Amino acid sequence: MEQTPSCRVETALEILTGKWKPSILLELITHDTLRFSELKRHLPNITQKMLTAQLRELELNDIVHREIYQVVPPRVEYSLTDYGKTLIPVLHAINAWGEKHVDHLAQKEMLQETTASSASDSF
Amino acid sequence: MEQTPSCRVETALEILTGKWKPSILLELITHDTLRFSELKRHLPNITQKMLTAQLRELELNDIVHREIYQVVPPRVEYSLTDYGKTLIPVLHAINAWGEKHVDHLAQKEMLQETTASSASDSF
DNA sequence: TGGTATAGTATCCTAAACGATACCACGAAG
DNA sequence: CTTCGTGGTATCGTTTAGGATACTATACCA
Repeated sequence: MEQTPSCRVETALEILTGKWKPSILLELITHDTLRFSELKRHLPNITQKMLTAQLRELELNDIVHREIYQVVPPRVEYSLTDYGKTLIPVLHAINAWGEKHVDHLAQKEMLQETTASSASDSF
Repeated sequence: MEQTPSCRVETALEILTGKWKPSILLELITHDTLRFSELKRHLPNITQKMLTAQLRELELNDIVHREIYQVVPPRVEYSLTDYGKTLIPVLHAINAWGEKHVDHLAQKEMLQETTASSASDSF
């Protein structure tokens, strides 16, 4: 990384950021293939507009595949592309650090409480 | 990751996202310690307000350390905390994927151009 | 004839991120 | 007595992300 600008990090983060993208990716990782309505059911608070928008961005970046069945009512299935699956280890790394971070914050809070209580002890 | 919700990914991404945070982290990784004004010189397009804001957020999350020297004119030095350094391998992973992604996009474009030219050949 | 389900669009609005610019305190140097 | 450099704040405006809501096409089913 030393000789490359940070823009590769930013390139990757552009694909991952977006309020719903990690959740969508997780769903597709664990369920393999999901219809639009199934995704929506798994993500109770997302609006249709956002789900469409985030899926379109992921599709543009070749992360997810969109399979349309010409039936009525419509049936559209989403899944990770092979290329999209190369993101999985990266997501694991990010997730693992996130877990460590939650622990770290908890430790910091404990320290503060200890300090606070010991401070109140001395008063 | 299968049993944990994607929120740990989101937790981690919250710390990394922000228009300037990857660049700031890269500077601190490669230069170890930098004054406020040095950081600003390395990041020509950042405003003072944004640099301050992003550094404060990183400091709150215990990623960077802020050392104030009580002199005039002021001297403030920023560096990664030991904990902040645990982000380095994660950043490397993200960066490596970002590099692959740039290649991937280039290949897709080449394919499209080939398709386009072969299509124009057949006309 | 009218209701239902699916996978969307279209329109409008709010909130948050980001940016431009001006201002400040302080002591040292001239 | 003024100017300079540093590391900031404060204020305002713009731009972008996200959200709420309403609307659509279509075939099937009753």
